[in-house]
Amino acid sequence: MKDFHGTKVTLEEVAQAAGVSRATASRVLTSDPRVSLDARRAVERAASKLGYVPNQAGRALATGRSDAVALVVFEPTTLLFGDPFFPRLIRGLGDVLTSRDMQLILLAPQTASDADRVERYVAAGHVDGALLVSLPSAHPLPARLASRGIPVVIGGRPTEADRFNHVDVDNVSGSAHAVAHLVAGGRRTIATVTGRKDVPAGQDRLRGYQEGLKAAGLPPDDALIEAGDFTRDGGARAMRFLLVKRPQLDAVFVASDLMAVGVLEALHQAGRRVPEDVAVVGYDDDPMAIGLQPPLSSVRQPIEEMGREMARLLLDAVHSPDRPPRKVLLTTRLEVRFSSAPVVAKPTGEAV
Amino acid sequence: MKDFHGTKVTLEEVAQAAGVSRATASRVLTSDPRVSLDARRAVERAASKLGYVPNQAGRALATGRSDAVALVVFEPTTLLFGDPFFPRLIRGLGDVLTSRDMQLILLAPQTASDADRVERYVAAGHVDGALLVSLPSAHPLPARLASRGIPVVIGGRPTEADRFNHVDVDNVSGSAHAVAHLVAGGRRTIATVTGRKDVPAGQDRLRGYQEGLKAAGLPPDDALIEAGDFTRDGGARAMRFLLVKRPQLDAVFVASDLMAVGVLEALHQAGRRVPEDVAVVGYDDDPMAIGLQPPLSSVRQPIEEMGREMARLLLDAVHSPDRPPRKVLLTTRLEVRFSSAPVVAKPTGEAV
DNA sequence: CTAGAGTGTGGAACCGCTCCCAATGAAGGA
DNA sequence: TCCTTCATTGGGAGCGGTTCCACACTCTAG
Repeated sequence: MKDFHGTKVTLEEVAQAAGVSRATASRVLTSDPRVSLDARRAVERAASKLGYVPNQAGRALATGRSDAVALVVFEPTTLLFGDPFFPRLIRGLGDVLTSRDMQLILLAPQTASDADRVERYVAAGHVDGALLVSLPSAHPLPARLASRGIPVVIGGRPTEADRFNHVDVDNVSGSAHAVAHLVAGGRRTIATVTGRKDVPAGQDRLRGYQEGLKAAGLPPDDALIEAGDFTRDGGARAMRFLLVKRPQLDAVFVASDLMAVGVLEALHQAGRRVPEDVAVVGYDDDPMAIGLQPPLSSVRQPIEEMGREMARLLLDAVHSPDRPPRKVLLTTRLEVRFSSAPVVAKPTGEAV
Repeated sequence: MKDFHGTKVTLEEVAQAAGVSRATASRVLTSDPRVSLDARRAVERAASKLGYVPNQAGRALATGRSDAVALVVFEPTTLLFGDPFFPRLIRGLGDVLTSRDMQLILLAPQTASDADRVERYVAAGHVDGALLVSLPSAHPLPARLASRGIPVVIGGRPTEADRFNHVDVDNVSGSAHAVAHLVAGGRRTIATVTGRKDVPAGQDRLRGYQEGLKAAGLPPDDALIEAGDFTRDGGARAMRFLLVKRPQLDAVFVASDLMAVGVLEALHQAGRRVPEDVAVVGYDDDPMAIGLQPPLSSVRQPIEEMGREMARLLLDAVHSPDRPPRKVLLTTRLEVRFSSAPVVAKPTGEAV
């Protein structure tokens, strides 16, 4: 229908076509109220007829803003695309960002030089601020960005918790609750497959597990702790180790649902029934958790809410740069399903 | 160590610190050879001391380029992050793009208004060109972008194949080969779980299946065709339908590995042994195909290569906009594993 | 010794947009 | 009727780079 014949049309041309000055045309397009109805209509008509789209570079140069924020994910690409955490997070971010007409730009630095590139990218003004997730402990990036005056919000618990805006899920209490639930179901030898130890969420979930045991008066046992890496295969591998080290275990708390899939497979292969022999609780409440065999109990994190909160915090920081850093802590909820059903007293009377 | 005290440093300041003009400083930073060694060194020192990063908006405005390209994925976010296709594609794109210092920007329009937003985003000069994948048939976006003179490369087969640069995998012959392989293994009642019918890849794989049957002289049977949607659950559902409609089937060609996972589950639940009772061939050769029970035969697409080729085509188009559209067709390879092992003549002599 | 050909360099003109500021004219009040 | 006030407008100065162009200078060759 319309053909813009490949030429970039500028504000000047729109103004000319509408018979007004460039300044007035600009006002119309930035929704400045001080424009007469006539002028407004003329400009709008001209703009749509010419297929005008404001040039980003020009606008950014004049305003000093880019109307975009970066989501910087420190994960190998394969994990990024495997982990259901990210679509949920992005949905939450999107809720807030699109309502303010802001673009989300995804950056996934894989190497140290990539991380430098991210710093330059952000410092070059491509974006107005950065959202950082899966940040390894003590990574220099947040401080670097902050020293350049770039607003930053961290998802998860940063190393220096008070220096930066951050939104975290209460991983410790979420995990402790999961353990308490297993204890309440009659389990006594509770193992855990942890996440990566270099990620705060992994550390916190382990701590919650330990606190849960302690609260229940159960003895700690390092052989019941096996490190996973947030992958399905890693979960299966960890479970196999646990079964070798502590064959008598009767429950496992797994630090992510993806790993829990591997755990269930490993248990199945080892001939253990879930939940009769071993109860399993996962973490994340991935949609697939319901579809697993048996349906997986899981700690539900408010990830969409986390995204929304991160976006809000960042937009606030962009808007008023001198506000001191804020911290938001979100609570989890345990979704109880069949994989952690309580032990039943056996008919034969062989009590536990 | 270094603290840039939150102020943006400009080229002017670098030039001043180095005792040269802005022009000379700019030459150094754009690797223009016509600069004396002294000046070059002075500018480089000043730049690194001040932590200078060129402002993107200023540069883009002056050069008319942004040194970034968009990857536009027409998929629901959940699929985008579930499908292992994308990390591989992105790796391939990255190979070429990072070597030319170009940024990749991921856009995943979910709605029609998102698609309009993508058009504006690209037209605003955020990027120098666009890579389009999973494009629904007859989507107006490529033509819209082309009419604005924006270089475009399509991954997969576009509706009007000759108007646009595109890189495609030969889905038809790949699928036909898979069927030929099943026939060679002694299978005679070969069903298929298709992909989404509105995606060219889905259409082509179905066509390849049909051609494969025809080439083998097997009769077509619509009841052996069941639509999936490229998800695991969709695959399981489709398989269940097929088992009801044609219980005697002895092979299934599945248009993606993710669906094949569901297919294997459904077969297992129905008590069919793979490959003894039913042979299965998937598509994509997802890394997990090897780990499945049994290891899954699969048509391997050269996805990384597709990404590289797409990036090359786009960069060429950015560089020389008047070149006529080109087409690249990549070939597949069948990875034969245990899930499609041939039927063996039974010891009892009950020949086929 | 001088014209001609290179080198490096700085001044200044853009790139497209926003926004300050001054100017205009109409409306309202004294 | 004249002066303020207010709404609307256009001129023009940037924003931070790149690059054209002219200039100064050095170095050869005639």
